[in-house]
Amino acid sequence: MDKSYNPRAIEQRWYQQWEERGYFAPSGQGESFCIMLPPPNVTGSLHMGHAFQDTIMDALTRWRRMKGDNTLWQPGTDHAGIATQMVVERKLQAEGRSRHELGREGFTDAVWQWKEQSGDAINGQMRRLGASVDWSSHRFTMDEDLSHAVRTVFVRLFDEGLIYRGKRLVNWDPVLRTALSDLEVLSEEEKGKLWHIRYPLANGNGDLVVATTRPETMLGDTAVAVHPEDERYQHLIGKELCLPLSNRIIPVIADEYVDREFGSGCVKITPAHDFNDYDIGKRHNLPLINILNPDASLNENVPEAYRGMDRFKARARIVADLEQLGLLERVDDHHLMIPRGDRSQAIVEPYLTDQWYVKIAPLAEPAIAAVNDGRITFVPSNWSRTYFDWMNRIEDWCISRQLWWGHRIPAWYDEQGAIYVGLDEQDARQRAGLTPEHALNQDEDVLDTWFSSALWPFSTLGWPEEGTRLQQFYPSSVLVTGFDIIFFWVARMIMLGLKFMHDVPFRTVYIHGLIRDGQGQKMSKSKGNVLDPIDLIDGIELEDLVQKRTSGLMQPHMAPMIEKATRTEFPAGIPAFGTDALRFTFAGLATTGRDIRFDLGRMEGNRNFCNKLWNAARFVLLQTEGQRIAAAEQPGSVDRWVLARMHRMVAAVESHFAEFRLDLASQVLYEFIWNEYCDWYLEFTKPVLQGTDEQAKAATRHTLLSVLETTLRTLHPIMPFISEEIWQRIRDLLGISGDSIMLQQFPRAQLPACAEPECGLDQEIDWLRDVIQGIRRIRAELNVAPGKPLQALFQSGSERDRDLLQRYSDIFSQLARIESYEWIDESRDTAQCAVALVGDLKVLVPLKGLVDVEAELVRLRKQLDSERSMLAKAESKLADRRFVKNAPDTVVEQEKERKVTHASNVAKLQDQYRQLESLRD
RNA sequence: GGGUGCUUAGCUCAGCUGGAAGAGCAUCGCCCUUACAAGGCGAGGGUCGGCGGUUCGAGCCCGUCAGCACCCACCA
Repeated sequence: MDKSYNPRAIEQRWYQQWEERGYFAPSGQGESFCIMLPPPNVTGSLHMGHAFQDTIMDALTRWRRMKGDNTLWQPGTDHAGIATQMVVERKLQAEGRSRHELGREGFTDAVWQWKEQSGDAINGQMRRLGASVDWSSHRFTMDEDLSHAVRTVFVRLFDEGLIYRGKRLVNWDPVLRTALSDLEVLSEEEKGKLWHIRYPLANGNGDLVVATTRPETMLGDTAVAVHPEDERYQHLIGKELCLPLSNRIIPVIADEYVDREFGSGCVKITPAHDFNDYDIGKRHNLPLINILNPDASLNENVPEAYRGMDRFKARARIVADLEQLGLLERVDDHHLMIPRGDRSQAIVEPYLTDQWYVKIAPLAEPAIAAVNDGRITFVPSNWSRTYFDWMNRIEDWCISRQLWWGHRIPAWYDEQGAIYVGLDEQDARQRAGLTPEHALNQDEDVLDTWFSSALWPFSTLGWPEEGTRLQQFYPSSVLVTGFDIIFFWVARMIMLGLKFMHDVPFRTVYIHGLIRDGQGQKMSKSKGNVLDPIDLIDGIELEDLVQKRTSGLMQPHMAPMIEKATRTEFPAGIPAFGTDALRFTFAGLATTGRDIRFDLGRMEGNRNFCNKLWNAARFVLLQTEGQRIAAAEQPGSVDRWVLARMHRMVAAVESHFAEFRLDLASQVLYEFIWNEYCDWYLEFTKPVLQGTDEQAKAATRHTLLSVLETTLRTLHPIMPFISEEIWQRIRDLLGISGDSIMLQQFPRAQLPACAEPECGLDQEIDWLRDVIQGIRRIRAELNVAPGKPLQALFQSGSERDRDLLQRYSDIFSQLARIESYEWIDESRDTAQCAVALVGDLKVLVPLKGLVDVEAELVRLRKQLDSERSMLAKAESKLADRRFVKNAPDTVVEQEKERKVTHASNVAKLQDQYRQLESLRD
């Protein structure tokens, strides 16, 4: 074995073998366990968030697979309508072409090509991460069978009246020229102005002042509203105004919606370009005047002077014109929420169009109930509240998009505009009994990407066909995802899963935090702070990293800043850490529900951990290779001790896994492997293995191996590669048959009942460690070289101390570097010694000629202070009658023991101090 | 305007049903001791955001304030 762990040499080899041998596919036996991979968008490559998520899913999947479950981790990718169309359009643009040039078919062909390439990259990344997905069942949301599921759902919902086409205001992205759902619009506060405009009364008797943040929409005004109880305007309700610039006559209406306190208390009403005004317009039967073209330029419904102008150009012009007419009362600075499309960043306009909608209320109700009655649980549970909040206010879902890339809506129109819905044109005709001569044209639009995503838990399993996969793996077990798509995806899967499968799509929704950079910033390409998980695995030179982060930017002027920040943060680039270290780091960071600052320091610590484990394995192999290894009839006490510790660790890991606490599971593993197995047990074995007791040696060798082997299996779900590599090397020694650790059984903890002798073992070993550490501390604090052999004296111990010392004499001597020791009489002068206390036992090191008296006095003084303060604490507690009366007996008892111990320690230390002090001068 | 989460060692974070504050990294000593210098052995470092309350006892429960982060929302 190499002297240090080299992940590069082994990872890909094992993955390839696992995949080739079909280990990832469901075994067909045992209880079903299924995780649906949230299909990544085919737009690009996996980022840290994906890698984090994949680690969690893979750990859970491997764990359940090893427990004997029939395990399916369903992989796939999402066509990501808008996002992908944009990426490909941008690519075309760079080549000086446009999608219109290619035409619809040509363009979608181009997107398919892109999808192949990008999808491959994503799958390659997942392999590098060790993801044990069942590749044979990989799906893409636009595969034919999934598309069929989409059409089937559409038709059925349409037939039930749950999908309808309607003309109403939608969020319109004028750059992409498509409708968006409410979720795809993000509002942010921006600086703007509040224009106060005078609207003259039609009868010439004065005017009304309206305040608006959008003066250009006044061209579409069809009323001005005031509050019905506003005394200032009572007399004007029902009167008419002359709308400036357009010179139309519009009424003054009264509506409760108006806030008297805001602005002038008069609101211009533009039903076709504002969601509130739309509602008011409906209440008052106002006409709708659409003044925008699809690109948000003004259309033929406005005065000629403004036609064809973009809305914001028109705004400037209108404001200027109003000013000239003396109708601009004043302009205030004003902060307002600006809605933007989440992909294009374009300012979204409320726009009157025909779109397809899903009627949500009938679907939402059972979906709320499913979480309410516990058929679905959120982990952590507080996310269910977020879910309820949204579900209770949810509105109909606009599902049509004016794009080319996606599932084309399975609806056809005839020349009269009648709608025919069907799985395909033939089906639509058949359902309506149309003759072949009846001309039909298919709807040009495609469906919202999330429509197909919502079906993912059953469409990937073969629905609408009934089949064993569907039966076995629906509902899936756990959904692992980020909070950012609870609304987009989780809620919709629940609604449609319940609707079409009559059962929830998953039992548990595990919500994880967001991976941020070291400064707590969200990672994004535009900020130039993204890390490619593969770069953490393989490492990357600084120059390459800079190059990667600064190329292909939407805002190239950011490049120098990004470069500088990158050079500061990673002056030496990023070293190769390997997949297991990355996964272990993710697991350790997977605490419930909070965002995660990615810390390279932790990454490094975990790489070191891999190396530690690697070297422990080297040691074990060195001791066992070529030996006959058999289970010992009489394992020694340190063997039994480490086995007990190991079982405790296994039990803890198991329960942490069950509660999705991978952070705690990884911590328990880390501590056992490093702090128990390596730091103590391996050291304990050395004197035995160097000794002559063949039986003890055999027992030790076996324990070394079997503890390592069991630990590797416990570790495997989180660190699949190193565990496999080492396991393969020790498998034969233990006579284990089996081709891979990933097919072995996950360890089952055997916890000793407390009546068994193992319970006393812990105390014995604690004693042993205390004695060794006492001497080590004396060495370190008094600057005695670690390797220098010392003599030790023992004084005033109990029978048990004598017994233990005798039994662990070899270990003690070697680990504490003691060449000889003896028991001395109580009355013996120990002035020339440094002391360590272990219970009643005084461990003494003669320091004549080794160190100066003053240094030891300082050391004693420090110990005394600490012992005294602890004694005082215990005494004061026990002196408090209320404490003794109210606290549970065990707590009071504990306090009494502490008092005794510390009192005894103080006495001993004082005595030692006095003796030593007498040596002064 | 509603809602959620966070505030613990210099940094990144654990801390289970309230019973003497933990890890990794960083820092300071001493060591190349034949598994590992990506290491070993030791050490230092915290009035657990502020205030108030409940309790024999609070990092943990309650109230309140402050700061940070995020989500949702139609005040023109």
